[in-house]
Amino acid sequence: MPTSKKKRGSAQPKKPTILDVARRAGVSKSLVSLVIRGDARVGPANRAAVLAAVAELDYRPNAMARGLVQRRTRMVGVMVSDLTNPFFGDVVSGIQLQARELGYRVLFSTGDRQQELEVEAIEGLLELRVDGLLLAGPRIEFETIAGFGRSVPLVVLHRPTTDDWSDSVTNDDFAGGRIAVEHCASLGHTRIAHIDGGIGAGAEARREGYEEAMRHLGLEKHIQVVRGGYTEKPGRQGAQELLSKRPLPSAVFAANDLCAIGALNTFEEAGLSVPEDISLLGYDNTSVAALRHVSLTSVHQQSVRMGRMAVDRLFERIDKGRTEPIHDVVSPSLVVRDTTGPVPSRGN
Amino acid sequence: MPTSKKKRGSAQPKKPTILDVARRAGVSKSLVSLVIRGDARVGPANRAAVLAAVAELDYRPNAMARGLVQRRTRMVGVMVSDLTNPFFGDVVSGIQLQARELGYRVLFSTGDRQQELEVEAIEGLLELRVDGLLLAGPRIEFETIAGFGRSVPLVVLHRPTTDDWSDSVTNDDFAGGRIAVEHCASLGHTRIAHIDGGIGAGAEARREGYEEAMRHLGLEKHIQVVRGGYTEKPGRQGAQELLSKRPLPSAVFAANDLCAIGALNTFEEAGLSVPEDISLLGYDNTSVAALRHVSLTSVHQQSVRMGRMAVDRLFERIDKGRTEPIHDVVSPSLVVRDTTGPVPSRGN
DNA sequence: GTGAAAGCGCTAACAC
DNA sequence: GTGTTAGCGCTTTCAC
Repeated sequence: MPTSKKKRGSAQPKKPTILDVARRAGVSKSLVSLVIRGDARVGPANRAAVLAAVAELDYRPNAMARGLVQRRTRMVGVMVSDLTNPFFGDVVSGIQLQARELGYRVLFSTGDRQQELEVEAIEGLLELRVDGLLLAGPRIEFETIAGFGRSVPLVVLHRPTTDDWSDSVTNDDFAGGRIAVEHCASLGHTRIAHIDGGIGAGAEARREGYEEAMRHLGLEKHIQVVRGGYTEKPGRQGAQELLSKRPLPSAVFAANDLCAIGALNTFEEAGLSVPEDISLLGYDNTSVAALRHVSLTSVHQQSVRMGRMAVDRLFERIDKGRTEPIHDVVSPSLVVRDTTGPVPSRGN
Repeated sequence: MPTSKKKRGSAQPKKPTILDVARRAGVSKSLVSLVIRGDARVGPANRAAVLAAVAELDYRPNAMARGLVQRRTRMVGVMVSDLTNPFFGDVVSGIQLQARELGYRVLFSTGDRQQELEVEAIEGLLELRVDGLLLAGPRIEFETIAGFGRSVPLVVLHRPTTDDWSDSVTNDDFAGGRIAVEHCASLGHTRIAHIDGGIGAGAEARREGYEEAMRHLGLEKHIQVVRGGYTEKPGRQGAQELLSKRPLPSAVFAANDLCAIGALNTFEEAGLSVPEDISLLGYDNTSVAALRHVSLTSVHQQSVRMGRMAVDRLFERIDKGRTEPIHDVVSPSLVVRDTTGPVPSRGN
């Protein structure tokens, strides 16, 4: 038989190397290397021969070997906390676009909303020696994040870091919480409740913004926060809890759109009309909020733009050697749709 | 001299190597290597010393160096055609879960629905020498796919391959199209139109299933297919086109849920009630279809399960050396909700 | 312009 | 049990 037995069944079936190409083209290794990297000082004849050999052998450079010697990979690693949340779809698009423009490849990894898996995912990226790391909505401890920042250029999205080792690009969640409350208040609401985002990125700030605004408006005695989360299910649970108490709030600010959707369903199943009986707001202004049938009033974040900004900041660290941390805060805005309305005339 | 100036500013700030750890622990390189890989035949004293040094130096093994020598990476690469479609969120979860169970890391990459970028994304994964490749809903040519299959274990999700080089795990889209039509027919509809999925994965089969079912039911003269796509916008355009012609269909089968949502909005903006004036079906049964306010009748695919299956198949190729292609086809089912109803009594 | 040689960080024989 | 040695596939001086 032509090729004798491969050593182990699990190893890759030997791919062509630069040496194979060199032999086939009748030149030396380094010549091939130069051609592949597009170096100008190679004769056209040699170049053509090399390219032909590359095509014939279906040669593909080994990024590991290259990365090893160059000590850089031109890859940025991105850990996304939740790939099922449409919100991150936009962020990811922004990241992808900008990275491409700057000549970097993007490797995504996800922790499926579990802290332990997030760390694992990040470790994997780091072992691959990505040139920079982006964490989109991480749920892990700040301390752990700072640790990663010490060993690689790091930018955190959606959570404001304060250590000396990372940049952050965040939405002004505090302001967002305030905006939500103020909108309700302007419609006459006073009993404004909040279903929070649990340990989700930015959840704490949204809650604080809510509380601060309530106090500022003299509504401190109406402050009511129930535990929720960034997906539909905790939204339902939070809504359920609100429904179990009297008096009912006349407006509810949910931690994000998915959470709001959960609450919306729960309210309607309980026979409440939105917004006639109860007003509802979400956060993120995702595509589901915009659905005609949902038409959820929501606090908008510029997610695509934030993705691009994060890559820019990372690039500054990687290629320009910046080390002083920068924390960008992007202002949110309100998109009023059909789930918020005036306070119902008669109490409940 | 020990460490003179670093060569280039852009290179990584020198991370500790296995040799640094060895020196610090006062042992040899290979000892460290053994400890890190959890080999049993290392003395407890040495083991402790090594682990201490690892912690102190914040050492992290270099996956590139390891991959280079082992000729395998224990990583599977996944190219997802569209990270913003909630449908893929479920698939990705399944992939992640199963890969973890089998001891593989997952690297995601996306082409943002553009063929050229998809190829780029895949090339990147291949250069990293992933042990196996998963393509979720690729939009690239079959020929190109077969080419990739020749150089790496490959499983394609959502598109039925026929070459000798790849497995595929697909939903029976043909049957799905048929189911959709039969459901409409059982409600009395005859003028059933289809907004297709363009070049999206499985779109062709859904269309053919639709056509075949129509013919089978003797409705061939009512076959009406307009061009759409797998996102909201083409759904709107397709609906618009349908609205511009007479007679109007009484039922519309959209290529997927997002497409259906686009159509839904367009119909309602045109003053049509769904399902009173016109029935509507989607495909994929994503979370948005289940939203109470949308409540879209949709053809269900077992996306999480399909993700797991794909990883299993890939594993068989990588670790068990299977080479004969296997093509799994998973049966879809119908989830009836509130966007389909009886045919309106008077014609339009 | 082109080739030879060294070495990136690691594992895998093989000695001891 | 532990240390030594030889590469994995590539880039990069440095000669020619």
